[in-house]
Amino acid sequence: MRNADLREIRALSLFRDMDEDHFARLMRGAYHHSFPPQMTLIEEGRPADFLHIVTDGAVELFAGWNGRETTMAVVRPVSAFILAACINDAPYLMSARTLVGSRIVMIPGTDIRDSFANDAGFAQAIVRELARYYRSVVRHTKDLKLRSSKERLAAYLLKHSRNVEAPEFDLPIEKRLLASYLGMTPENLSRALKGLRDDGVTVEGHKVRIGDPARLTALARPTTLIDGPDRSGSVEDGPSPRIAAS
Amino acid sequence: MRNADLREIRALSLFRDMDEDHFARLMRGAYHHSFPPQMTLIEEGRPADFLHIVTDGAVELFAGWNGRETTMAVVRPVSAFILAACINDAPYLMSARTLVGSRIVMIPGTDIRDSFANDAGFAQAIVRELARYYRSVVRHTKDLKLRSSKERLAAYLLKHSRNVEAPEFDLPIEKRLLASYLGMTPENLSRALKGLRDDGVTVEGHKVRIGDPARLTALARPTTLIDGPDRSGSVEDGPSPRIAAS
DNA sequence: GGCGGGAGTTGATTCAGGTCAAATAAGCCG
DNA sequence: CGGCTTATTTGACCTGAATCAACTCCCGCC
Repeated sequence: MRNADLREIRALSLFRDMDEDHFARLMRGAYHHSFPPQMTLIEEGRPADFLHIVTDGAVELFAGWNGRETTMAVVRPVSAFILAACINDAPYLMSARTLVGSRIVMIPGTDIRDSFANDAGFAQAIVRELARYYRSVVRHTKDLKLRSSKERLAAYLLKHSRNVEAPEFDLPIEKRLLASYLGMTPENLSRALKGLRDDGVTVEGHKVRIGDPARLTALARPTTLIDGPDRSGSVEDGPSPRIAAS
Repeated sequence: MRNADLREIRALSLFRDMDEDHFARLMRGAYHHSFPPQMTLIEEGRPADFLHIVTDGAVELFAGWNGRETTMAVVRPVSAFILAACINDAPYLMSARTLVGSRIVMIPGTDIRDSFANDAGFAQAIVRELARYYRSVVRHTKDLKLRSSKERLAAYLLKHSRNVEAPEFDLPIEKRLLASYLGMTPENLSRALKGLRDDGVTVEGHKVRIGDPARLTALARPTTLIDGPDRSGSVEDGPSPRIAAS
């Protein structure tokens, strides 16, 4: 594994407080692979053999049932995913596929479980990480249960705008993916975007401009109890953690 | 605190592996109170001062936004709730209220955080607990995003039937609560229940009989990746953990 | 530059599920 | 037991969102 990669991974909150030896051992057992776009990395229901970390690219977490499919999250570098299944040595609840060409670190679950049993710093980091994930899913669920699709969309746009710190931005993901994440059909997303014109939102291709933030805010009524600030697990938002971590 | 209570709490997976001294110290700082029905214990948005454990009764976790409200889970004895907020020293994402008269142990968050920093066994138990919570919310979200309300209801009935190990049972919670948990209105739940008559389900008051499990299964298509087997965080199901833990 | 294919849009229509209002049914308490 | 309050059901109606189908656009590729 490249040293730069190692440094990046080491800088992750998950590994930052880990004992140096343990970290080195963990990395020795790890693989670092490149994958083409649209490559399935994980199938839900399979045993959780590896903890995965995206170091480059983007990964979609999704779930299916009875022929239907829904996007649960998009994971950007540098972050880990499916930690919970791995810790519990339980089957994955979500599938994962690359959205674009991506590099992924894979650490054997047994190694993770060993380290977490022997390294208090690591155990604590995992706790904090899991707590963040948990809260992030709770927020997503609240979003789904409490807001209409138009409100969810408005809240999403505001959040992204806040994260990139600009009233005008490119949508970071395909619209059909965003639709799936927000729990609606692509058709409905298209209409919802048009519906937001009355609230000062202009859309051209993937360019979005929030012309009247106050107005959109009145519609979305954002709150940290649903919309953040933690970012993990949510669909795509702003300055890569890489920047924060380096 | 009564010794019987202490023993019950100690038997929780969260505290089982904890150092004896640490546990004793934790319990010394804890309060054990009785609360009347419909008493709000926690308001979302407030700082997470205490870890709560229900030792008797039942507690609803719910969330609100913009005048709407939704049930996220019902917690039965003996289990802890809002662990994640507590660990992160972050605001509660959910409110909590007693459904019936309940006894609640409250442990100061600072004590929890101390113990978790100093007791490896405790830290590991927390990890496992959080991972379970996380997976449980992910399942709930998948349920919401992938199934129709009728399918969710069917799956819920099957799951509960499996948990109580009987084709006939009493609904463990009020229907309006169940409706809210399942993400529908009480009116719609009522109609959905009637709609399941075609699938062999008979309802009288809170008595439910699954006449044709095969048929209901064909509709609900239950899967462990959505419906269990872990129970934590879900709405009400079957033999109290107290039995398992004693 | 022309072609092929997927993404996105649009329109027409359907349907699940929500809303509103009123009628019952169940509890609960004095 | 009777009276009240709150849950549940029912009916009528409405609406948000899904579906189906056609069409356009964009983009990569030959």
